[in-house]
Amino acid sequence: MPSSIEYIEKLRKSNLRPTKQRIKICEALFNADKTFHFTISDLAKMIEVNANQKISLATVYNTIHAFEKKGYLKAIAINSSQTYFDTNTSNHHHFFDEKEKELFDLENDDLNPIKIKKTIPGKIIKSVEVLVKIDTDQ
Amino acid sequence: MPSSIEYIEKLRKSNLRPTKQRIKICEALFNADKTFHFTISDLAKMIEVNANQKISLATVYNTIHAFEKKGYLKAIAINSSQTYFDTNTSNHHHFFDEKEKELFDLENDDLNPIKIKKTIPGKIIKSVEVLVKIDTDQ
DNA sequence: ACATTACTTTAGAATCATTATAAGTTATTT
DNA sequence: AAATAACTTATAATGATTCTAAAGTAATGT
Repeated sequence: MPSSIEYIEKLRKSNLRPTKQRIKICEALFNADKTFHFTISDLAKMIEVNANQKISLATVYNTIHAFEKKGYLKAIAINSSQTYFDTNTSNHHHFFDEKEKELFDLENDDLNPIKIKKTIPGKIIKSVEVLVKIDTDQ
Repeated sequence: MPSSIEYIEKLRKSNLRPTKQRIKICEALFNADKTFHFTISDLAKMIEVNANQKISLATVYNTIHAFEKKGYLKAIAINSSQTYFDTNTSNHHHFFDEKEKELFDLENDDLNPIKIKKTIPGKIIKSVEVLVKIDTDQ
């Protein structure tokens, strides 16, 4: 579990000033022993419960977007009213349970490698995301 | 190009009353010679321009959701402020140009078949969607 | 054909996630 | 220790979507 000093360094290296709020958000995101999925409101609640300090929603949004831009988080493409983020930035895919609104990782071993044969002139591929929607078996 | 009589039959078979509005929406969606992608506001504008009649936004939403439920349309999972729909309901995937907010079909021949090896107890796979995000080459 | 019922449409209000604003605060630079 | 630039904040604004409830229309039974 990284210490707050490491987060301060990480933020400085990224040209993000190490504020109390950003350090708290780093702790909430990166101290967990497993990576996880979250929405902005999930995260805001987590922080409000675990820390004394309340962080403004606007700051949570700003910070999460800054972290996403730096590649410390990934947004997951789902048709949902809220945006989901993932602290697992490795190349992997997802199951989404639409009933429970829950996400599960699909490791790269869990499906065959995807090869895109089609190209679009003047365009390069930035990412390939697979979303497997699941439902209760009956 | 199907006639409005065929749409009336199709709607009746689906337990949807064939109203003027629904028939107009069918025409807008299914008379095109190629399948296409659209947002609700795209579609509302299309109809307002091509037909004399203006259809209330609420009706467009209701109808599109009804058609999606019946399987006549597919929603596409993208992280975007608007939901995208596709009149191509066959099994296929998408390119998404985030700069232009444009979608392109990726036919099944354009990538190797996807095999999901992992299972989740008590759950079955409803759909597998691949989204390839692209950007301008430089 | 007419009445009854059930379903649809509609405009406008409500909701909710997200983004913008602009005033006050804090970190960094000089 | 100023001065500057970046950051946080509460609140307002935005915009897609959903809700509401009244008026309209299609289907059904007589």
